[in-house]
Amino acid sequence: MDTALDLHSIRIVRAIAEHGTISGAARALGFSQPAISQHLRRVEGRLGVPLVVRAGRGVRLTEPGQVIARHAITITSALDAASGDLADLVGLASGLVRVAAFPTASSTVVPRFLQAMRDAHPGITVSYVEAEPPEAIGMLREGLVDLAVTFAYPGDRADPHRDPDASVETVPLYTEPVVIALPADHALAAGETVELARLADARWIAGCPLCRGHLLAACEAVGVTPRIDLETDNAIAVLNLVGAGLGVALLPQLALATAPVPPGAVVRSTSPSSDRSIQVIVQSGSQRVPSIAAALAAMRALDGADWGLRRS
Amino acid sequence: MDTALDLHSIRIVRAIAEHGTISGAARALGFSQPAISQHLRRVEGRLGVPLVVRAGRGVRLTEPGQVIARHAITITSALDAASGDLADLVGLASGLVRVAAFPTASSTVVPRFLQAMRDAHPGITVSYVEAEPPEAIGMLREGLVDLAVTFAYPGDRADPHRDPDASVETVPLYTEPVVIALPADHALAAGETVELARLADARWIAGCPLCRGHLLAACEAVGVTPRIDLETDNAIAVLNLVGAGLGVALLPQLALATAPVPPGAVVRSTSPSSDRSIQVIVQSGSQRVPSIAAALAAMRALDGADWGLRRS
DNA sequence: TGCCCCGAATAATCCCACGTTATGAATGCC
DNA sequence: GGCATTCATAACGTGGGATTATTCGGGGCA
Repeated sequence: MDTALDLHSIRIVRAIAEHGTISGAARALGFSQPAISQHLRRVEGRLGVPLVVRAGRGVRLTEPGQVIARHAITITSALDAASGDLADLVGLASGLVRVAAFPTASSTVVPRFLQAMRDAHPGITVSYVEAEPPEAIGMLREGLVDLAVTFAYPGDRADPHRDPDASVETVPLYTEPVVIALPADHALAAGETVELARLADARWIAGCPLCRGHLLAACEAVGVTPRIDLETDNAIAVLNLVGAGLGVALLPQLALATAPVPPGAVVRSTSPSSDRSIQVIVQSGSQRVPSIAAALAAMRALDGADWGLRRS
Repeated sequence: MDTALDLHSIRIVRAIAEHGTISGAARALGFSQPAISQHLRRVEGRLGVPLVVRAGRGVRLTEPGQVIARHAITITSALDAASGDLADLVGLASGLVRVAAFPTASSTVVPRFLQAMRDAHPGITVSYVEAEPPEAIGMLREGLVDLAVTFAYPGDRADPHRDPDASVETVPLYTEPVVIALPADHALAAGETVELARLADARWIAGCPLCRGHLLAACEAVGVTPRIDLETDNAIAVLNLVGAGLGVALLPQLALATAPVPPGAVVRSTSPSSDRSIQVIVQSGSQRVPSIAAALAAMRALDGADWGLRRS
């Protein structure tokens, strides 16, 4: 009784109700006539009730058959609605993509991405939340977002790159240079590049926790222990603090696109140079969801050269 | 896309949405875990879209999966409604049986049948139309009725008995004696039985066409050609005509249950005696429909002894 | 951090449901 | 009474879908 009524049987009964003949139903459904006959017999056997009786040349539905035929319209239309919604999804006519990205991207990469998505796939809605990489990855793992745009410094332990975690996959987007901001009147501001090793005595202004970690690692690599006086994840504040002569700071290139460099500060490249990577992380397997694939493609198609980003 | 979404898949997605795990869904549906996993993979292959992604210990629905799960409630409830109606039908909790019977049965066998059906199966509705045997059989063949209660005289050409017609089946109910009514003052009214051969000069009153045919055949068998003066299919009229001394008539026994024998008439058996058979005819195969089977059983259980009917 | 348990994926295998073609029987039409 | 149409049956092949056994990955807990 449970599995007795399947969709195929319902479609068959419906077709018979419309055509009044098994052969006609078979033609309409694209099957051979014996296929329908046999299937009917099987279903009748499962149900314990005949659905059709021969009536002269053709066939006539019994009362149970008529009952099924009556319900068939409801059932098939409900199913058509489902497969219609599904078709919209695979055809990119609808869908929802939830994106998280780190703060600096909010005012640069993300708006351009949202615009590209709206232009290319108007039916797809994109939701966006701002989150630092660790939080963004956490939300991804919890299924709260579909795409997490993150950055990672080389050697970062929390970098999903090096963790062979099969549950998420990383797609590299850009390589972002890390530059140094220092007061315009600083002794090393004159050159094109600044050697970190020569900043053993500098007062440092640190950014977000990850950036601070990179600062420590970069200094350690050249045998220096930075003295960190100030700490803020606000890039504009960092630049202004530097401009006020309160210290030096490592800044990701993208920060410069969000805030003007104040008159009292200059930006230089470092030696040894360092980059961080910008990437988008997705749940394994979800790339095959059309809307997510479209979003991923849109992100990879973004050009960030005007912000100083290099494709990676 | 057409056959991609079947009921099983929908149930599976629904179960996964509820349990959050494939194993749980498998247990709930009574399958092994690999069965669900593989079925999902097949459906995803057909759809071209993943429905689930692994999420830590369990699994999470993708957006397409959620869409299916949303529609699943509608679809399965529509289907449950259908199988509920079907279950009512097989459980005799509902149903419709359409019956046709010949006029004399309308006031005898049919009321008793209707009462028996109402007592035994209150949920089944029975519709009834009165029709002479040929018309009743015609309605049966056209699918307008499910049961046709008919009578047949021996040798009747239109009797479905002798016609090896596979489209209908005949179930015998009773053997009904045919008696003769004659004026009380008739010369032959004195004896217990009346020899037809001695009625060569009688004025006959004929009944319905079939009865008239039987009259002719019965007389012919004894070498007599009846003179038919009057003709009516109204049994009461026939009896009163006889009572008025206007002629003699062959009458089926059941007619006497519908009309009192007037003082001026008497009823006798005939020699040679003749019977007609009362039977119910159904479309081949429809006996397996529960409501029709129940009606058929109720008819066969009817006792007609008080009307002078013998089981056959 | 390492161990252990639970759930998912894969592999190998089996079988019945369901499709096909070929053919026969019954019915309505000309 | 032939002819066309339709359903039923037979024989057969394929694959969907189930099973068990096993491996892999991830989370929870000491």
